[in-house]
Amino acid sequence: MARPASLSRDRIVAAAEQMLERGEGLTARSIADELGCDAAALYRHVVSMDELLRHVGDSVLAAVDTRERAAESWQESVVRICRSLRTVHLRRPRVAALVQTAPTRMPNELRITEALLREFRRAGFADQDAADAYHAVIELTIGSAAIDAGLAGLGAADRSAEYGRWRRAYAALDGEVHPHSVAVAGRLYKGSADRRFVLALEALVRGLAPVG
Amino acid sequence: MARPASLSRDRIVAAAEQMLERGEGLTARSIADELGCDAAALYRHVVSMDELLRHVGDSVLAAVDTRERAAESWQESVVRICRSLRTVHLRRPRVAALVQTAPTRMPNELRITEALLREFRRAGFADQDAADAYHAVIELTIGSAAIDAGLAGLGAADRSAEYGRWRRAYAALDGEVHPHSVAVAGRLYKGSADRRFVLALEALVRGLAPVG
DNA sequence: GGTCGTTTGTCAACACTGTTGACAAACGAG
DNA sequence: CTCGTTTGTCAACAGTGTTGACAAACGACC
Repeated sequence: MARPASLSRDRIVAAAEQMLERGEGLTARSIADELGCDAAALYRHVVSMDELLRHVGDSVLAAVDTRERAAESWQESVVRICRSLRTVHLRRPRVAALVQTAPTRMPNELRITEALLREFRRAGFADQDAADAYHAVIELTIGSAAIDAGLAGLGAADRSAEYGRWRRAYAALDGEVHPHSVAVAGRLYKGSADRRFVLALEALVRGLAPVG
Repeated sequence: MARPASLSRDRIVAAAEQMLERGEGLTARSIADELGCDAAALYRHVVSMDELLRHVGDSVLAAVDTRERAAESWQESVVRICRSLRTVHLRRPRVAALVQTAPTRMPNELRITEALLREFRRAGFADQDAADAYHAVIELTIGSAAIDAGLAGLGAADRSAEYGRWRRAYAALDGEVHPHSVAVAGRLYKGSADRRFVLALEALVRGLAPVG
């Protein structure tokens, strides 16, 4: 018994997600502009910007495929899921800060947690070991995403140019003070960030083997 | 041949560091208040807030001890250095976002990079493997710090209370949909964040062994 | 010693965040 | 048709970082 709403939380979240996909920054006013309304109108459907971003974040996580694959080993499954998780994380630099902080316990995040725990238990990890393994891979995944998010705005060319700049900076150090850095400089930040992440994750998974 | 400065970049950085130690937030105006001057005055000695925070960050990194220890294995050294790095990272939640993004290549950061590369090469890693191992442990360390930074403001009691809340939330899930999460719920976020980090880092280091 | 010129700090403002209270328009219920 | 609730708008507030105009302070120079 009132004026019908032209906005809704879902519409707001959908608009924000589209903007995220286009690489635009998410602010209360920019989202409102996108929707053709005032920024204050958002607060009729969302309690705060944080809550809105949490919903957007979880919405993005929908793209992570967690279905069981019989053909995969548990190691392969963990790597695949975390790799996918990292990729979608990079699409939301603004949202990442929130999801990093604490578990949102929203549907898609819960689904991913469930899938990772499933793989570890399938591998034969005891309960505490499975929980610790889960934390370990999540921390690495979040860390890799956080570091890479700094270059999120750049294209592939600019990105590798930036890596090259860093490499040269290390190579130009004083060899007396930083001999190892100079020696290895040419190998730092080599290849894609995804490649480095997969190498790290594979090493971690190797070290996590349930039999000890 | 001009008016002598009562401020300097070092004085500003030192003041900011003290505020960080006291757990206060770092903003241009709060730092200026601490120094008894106007916020705009800072910009006579610092090009931007980001640059200032980078200096503060590196200043905090001075606490990380990277001296070689003959009695330690390379694994122990890597764990010790990264653990220390993570600890100081947690003292600067505001600064962390910057240091995560890209290597600042400031003195203390370079010193830590050199020490980690030294350990990997001492262990017999080939150059590319040492570089990749370095990236791996850094990503995990940053990730753990980023996640933990969300609770940086809380004391030990509040922190474990928060962990308990999360555990109970997982335990209360629908067992049909999230059987593994429910089963392991009591083991999630168990113990200190430092304990979980050390477990993860040890597993990673185990998986990184140079002989493959 | 007085003037000049450079440097330094202050003041006020700008653009940009998230957020809220007052108000009016729009609509369903009676 | 009126009443009342809901919804969106407007203007504002308290915060960010940052900048341009100004005046005060001091060293250099004649």
